[in-house]
Amino acid sequence: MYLQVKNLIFTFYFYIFLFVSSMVITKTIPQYRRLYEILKKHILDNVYKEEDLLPSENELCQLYGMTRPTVRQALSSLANDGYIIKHQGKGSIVHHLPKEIGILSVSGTTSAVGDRKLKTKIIVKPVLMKWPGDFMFALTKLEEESGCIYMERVRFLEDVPIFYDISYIANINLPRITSRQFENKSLFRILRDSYWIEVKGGEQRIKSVPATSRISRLLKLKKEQPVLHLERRMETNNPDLFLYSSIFCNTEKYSIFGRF
Amino acid sequence: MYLQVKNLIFTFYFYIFLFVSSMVITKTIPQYRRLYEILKKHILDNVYKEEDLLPSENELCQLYGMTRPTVRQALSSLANDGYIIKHQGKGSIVHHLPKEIGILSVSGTTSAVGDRKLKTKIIVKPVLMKWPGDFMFALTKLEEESGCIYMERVRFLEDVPIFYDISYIANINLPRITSRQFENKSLFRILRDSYWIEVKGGEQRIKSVPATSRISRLLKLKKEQPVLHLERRMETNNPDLFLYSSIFCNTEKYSIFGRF
DNA sequence: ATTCTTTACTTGTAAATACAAGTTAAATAA
DNA sequence: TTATTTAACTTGTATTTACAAGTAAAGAAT
Repeated sequence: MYLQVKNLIFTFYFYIFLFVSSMVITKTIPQYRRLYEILKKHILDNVYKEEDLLPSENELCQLYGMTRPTVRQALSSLANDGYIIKHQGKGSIVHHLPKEIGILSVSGTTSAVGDRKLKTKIIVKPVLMKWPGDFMFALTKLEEESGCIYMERVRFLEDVPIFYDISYIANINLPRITSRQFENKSLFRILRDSYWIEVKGGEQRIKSVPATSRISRLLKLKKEQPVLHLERRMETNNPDLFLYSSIFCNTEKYSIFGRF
Repeated sequence: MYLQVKNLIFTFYFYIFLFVSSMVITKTIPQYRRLYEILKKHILDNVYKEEDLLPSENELCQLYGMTRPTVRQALSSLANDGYIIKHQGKGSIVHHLPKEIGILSVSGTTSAVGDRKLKTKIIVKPVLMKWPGDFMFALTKLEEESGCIYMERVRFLEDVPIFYDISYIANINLPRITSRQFENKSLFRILRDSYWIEVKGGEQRIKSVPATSRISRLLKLKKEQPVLHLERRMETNNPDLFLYSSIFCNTEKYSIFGRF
């Protein structure tokens, strides 16, 4: 009996520990991930310039105290995301990607274009509602039951409206999200900072469609003018949670840029 | 003197050996690559069905006589290309992607859609010419000097014209390519089988534009109807050689599908 | 001086090993 | 029976070691 109580107490404290360590203490980031973030930042900050050679794998090992497989894992992620191009016998060449609108990159619009130029205007504030009847993607039962958080935004690039963005998020573990400010902060940043949700990838369908009257009004276009229509489904670190966007984009002046 | 002659003869045979082994004998394919191709084929052939679990990493090790790092390298490529989704503690789930037109995938249109449905019609046969004055991408000096091979094709999906594809290839080490048959075989397959050129990735710009009269005629659309315009630059295993495409796409019935 | 070879350095592939961490189902306790 | 724990899986991270293969520059032979 005594043992059981002790066990219970232990279990109790153990779960407290788990809870605390998952919520407050920094989740231990893998080494290769840390190196990936460091190098990516250096590339974006122009510490390593276009066409530059990155330090060799062995040098990176020494610099950051890792072994070669770990370093290679970081480099392979960078190569996958298009930040470097590897050449056997030569080295890793910095590629310094999207000067154009990189909406196809994984981090969402804001981080790709750079916060300075991009302004956001809320058309419909986040509201909790039922999913639309003929939603563009198939939903899980859990998503269907949870309802969705809906919002509409228009994004301006140098004061010209470029994106009309309709977002849907399943209402799973997102307390008080409808009362947050979305004007200036990126949706993705709020999700990451306040809810520990990271977008990991996803799929999309792309079409070319004529602007409806609503779209032409919001994006200041002539009616029937061609706009790009993207339907995106984004996967997150929470395997049950997906983000959905229907984006209409004026590509007259800017193109959508991406790697494959 | 005798030694030198002997050396010369040795060198001669050595280069012959290199030549032969690189041209005829199967280039040794890495094990992880072999496994990648096998699993990919099985997924595409529905041996492993959607939502199925792949054999575990340890089982694959035994099945194919490899070690876990090698197997993991293959699986990580598959995950990167969207054929599986890995879940820690669970396994690798088959994702079975593009039911729609997977032109955004790396292997080119034909392999993604499946050869059976896709037909190709040559509009302009491959010709050697100078690069256009205002080409859509910046060219290297070598490319500029080599001139380009130009061709135009229209691709039909279930007998409906969907793609109008303008291709440019730098004329670097591609003997007799203009005299080949492109009607049925994929351009990518010819490049791979006859010239050992593999497309490894690339970048693209996407726009929504109104159909010009030429495009509307070729794709059987109304004039000014919105079409998708892709400008692609594809990197190959030859670091000096790039393939370029300007693709106009009717997305009324089909969407362009991709992962990110 | 020029050409060729060697050498040193780069990334690529592969094995063997160890432990961490997430998932699932069987075994165990109440 | 029901709830909990345990054990047996799964993938994730990391080290160590070895050699293959491509690149480029220093060095040697002509």
